[in-house]
Amino acid sequence: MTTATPGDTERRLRPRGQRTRARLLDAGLEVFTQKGFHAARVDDIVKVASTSHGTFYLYFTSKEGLFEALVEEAAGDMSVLIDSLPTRIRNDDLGRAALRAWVGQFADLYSRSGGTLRVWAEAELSGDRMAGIGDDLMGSLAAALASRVTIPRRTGLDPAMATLALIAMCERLLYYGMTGQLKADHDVIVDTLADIIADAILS
Amino acid sequence: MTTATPGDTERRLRPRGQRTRARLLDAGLEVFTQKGFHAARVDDIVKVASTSHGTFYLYFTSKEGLFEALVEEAAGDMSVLIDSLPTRIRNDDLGRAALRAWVGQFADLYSRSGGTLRVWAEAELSGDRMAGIGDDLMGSLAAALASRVTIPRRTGLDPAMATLALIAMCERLLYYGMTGQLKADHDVIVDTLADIIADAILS
Amino acid sequence: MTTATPGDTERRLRPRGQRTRARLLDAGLEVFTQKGFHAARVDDIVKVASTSHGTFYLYFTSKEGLFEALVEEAAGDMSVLIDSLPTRIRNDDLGRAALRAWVGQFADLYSRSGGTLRVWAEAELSGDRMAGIGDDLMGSLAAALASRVTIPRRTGLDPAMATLALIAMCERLLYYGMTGQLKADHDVIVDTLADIIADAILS
Amino acid sequence: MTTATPGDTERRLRPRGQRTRARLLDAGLEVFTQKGFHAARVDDIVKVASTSHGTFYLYFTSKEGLFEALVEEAAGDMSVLIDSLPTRIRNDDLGRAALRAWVGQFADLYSRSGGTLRVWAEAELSGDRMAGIGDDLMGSLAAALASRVTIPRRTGLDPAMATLALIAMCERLLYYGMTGQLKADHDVIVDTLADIIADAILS
DNA sequence: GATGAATGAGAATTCATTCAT
DNA sequence: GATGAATGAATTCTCATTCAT
Repeated sequence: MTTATPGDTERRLRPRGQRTRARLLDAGLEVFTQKGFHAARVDDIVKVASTSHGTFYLYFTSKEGLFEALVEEAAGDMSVLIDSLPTRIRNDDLGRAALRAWVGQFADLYSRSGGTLRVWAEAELSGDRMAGIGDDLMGSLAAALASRVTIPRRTGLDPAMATLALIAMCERLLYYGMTGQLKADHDVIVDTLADIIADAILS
Repeated sequence: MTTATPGDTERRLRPRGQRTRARLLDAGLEVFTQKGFHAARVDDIVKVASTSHGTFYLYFTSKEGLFEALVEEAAGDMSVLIDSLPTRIRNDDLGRAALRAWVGQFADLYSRSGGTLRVWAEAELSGDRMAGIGDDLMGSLAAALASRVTIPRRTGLDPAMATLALIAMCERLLYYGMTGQLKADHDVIVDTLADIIADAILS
Repeated sequence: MTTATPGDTERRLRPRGQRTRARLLDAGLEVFTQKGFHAARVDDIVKVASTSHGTFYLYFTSKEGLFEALVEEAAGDMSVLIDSLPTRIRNDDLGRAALRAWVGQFADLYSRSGGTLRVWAEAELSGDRMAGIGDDLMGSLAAALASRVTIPRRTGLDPAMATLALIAMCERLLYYGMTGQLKADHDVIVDTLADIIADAILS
Repeated sequence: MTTATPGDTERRLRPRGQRTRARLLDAGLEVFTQKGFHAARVDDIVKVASTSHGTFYLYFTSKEGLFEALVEEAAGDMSVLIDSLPTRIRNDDLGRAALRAWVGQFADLYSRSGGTLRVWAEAELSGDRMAGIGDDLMGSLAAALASRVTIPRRTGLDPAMATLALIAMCERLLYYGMTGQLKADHDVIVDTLADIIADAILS
């Protein structure tokens, strides 16, 4: 997302400015992820980016402004994820491998953007609701997944809800992995998730 | 802190005091759930409880103090949930029914305590006395569940991780239901969750 | 000072009420002496007197009201001290003995009222200035003393100032003794003070 | 305390910052001296320094923090005073002149730091890091003085106590002079004090 | 481009005093 | 007479944002 970001400064930046802006974005991601939106202090971000308050407001209009830029990045990642879903996932070795690969990609993107998404969910609670930027990312993901598979008739499950549940599961387990609450090998996590999903929705 | 701990569980309270304290707890739950810990204002809580700032500090040492009391309640709910797990869940109609009932109970308790747990996860009140109260509630739940079932050998899944994934799924989907992001019948949600779980871990 | 105290409740008190009021006065003296006027909490006083907030305001109109009652007691003590000064202190064994006895009495009264006087001086700083109740107690003491002795012509000392200096000395040293900053036998302190005074002002 | 200690002696300050900090110190001295620690409002200090609340906390962590800085200054003054005592004070014209000069210096330093010392004594900020900074300044002064003179055998006075009494006298009389309770020429006050001291401890 | 300094609205907390039982 | 509960004005402190250099 290097395109001109609304809400921030539009001006063309020279290389030095580019670097400063990037440092602030990285710092923001780090601090927001660690503390959440409200507890994060501009002071913390600025310190991590080793720059000054004044400089911060040279690149972003507000704390929220910086956060929005991060959310856009994350939303971009998520739409990449939707686009990369195989059009049709069959219940055979190939389908399962594709599913597994996709969950792997989910994990990769999540390690970059997951923190932002989480913080964003929290901030939303407070009513700040960043105008629909990516309002129901997990929902969209679930819907996309649902459209690619044939869900077994078993119990007359609602396909939309089942996929939402599974996406929710992925999100949350990856989150545990990211925060260190779940100490486990990345591949094992991905395997487990892919296996449960396959078992649940591939007929 | 010169005054004798006005604290939480201190002092025998008269009926009137009891009621006020309860009103504050309810109000706290409501406001924290809606706004998160940092965005919640003591002012909001006090308004919802229709009492005054001064009164608030008569019953709780601080905003954090009230929150701690809520966390303790929630942790209690969760341990009830662990205790109510059937000792052995078989892959037959009875086992599935028991599992379904238990997920139902999860949903019920979650509708009461889920908000607190979520806020607590967000709040990064780390290190303080609160850490540890119920540090890894979901983890304990997952471990308990894992010990009650025989997980199929299929993919050589790590049982602990699989159950954690499934518990995470429950938590998150119930959360969507609670906040209204997922508009669906309570029973359908519970059915879906129980079904996925059964499918994944009952051999 | 058991006479009806202005600022407080005038009513005739039954024995039980008398006792409660006395307990509050004692508690007030203790807490004010220890913490000073502003840092003293009504809560502390009430706790020491083992009674309740409500009761406090049954006997005194305000925190300041209780303090005023204490100041009146102390002012009474000081005027006793003035009255007990020998009319004429000669530079002979008798005069010195009388002076020594008087300093002893100063010390005794100070152990009772000194704390109040000190707190009163502090509170005065803050502009609360309890309308001239005993505005310049030490000054009056000094003036009285000056009028009883013949100060040696030595250096052309200002008698008023010299006696004020000596009274100030007494007050401060007794204070050190009272707070425990000066650990010494009561009699030794009194001896030292009497000796320095005699030496300075008895011609 | 999430922000990196804005603290006192931290950060190299630019000239402008230096000036602001100095203004706050001056204002603090003024307000504390006038009202005492507890009655002094940060608001008052800030107003006198003609700056804002926010700025105050840029230079000091708290009201107490500013006060500590003042106490350190005052303690410094007092140790200067100890160091400047003549090594040996004889009972001759030279000795008396030296003593008189020293009392004069006492008076000068007291006019700067006396208020702080007094407030500090009042404040009962006991136990905290401040205790000890200059815990017994007057005591040290007295001990130093005692070691420089030969006290007459007269009454078998305890030299340490006698000098403490005299230092206490100085402190208190200078205080009266400072607050205007004693309206008198500075030199006369110093003369009187020096004379009483000489008379009491020079054999 | 960058930065240290300044600001002030807003938040948490305290505590003297009043009220209802 | 006594007391627990309630109150809200006053106070300290925080922090996103703006300003001057």
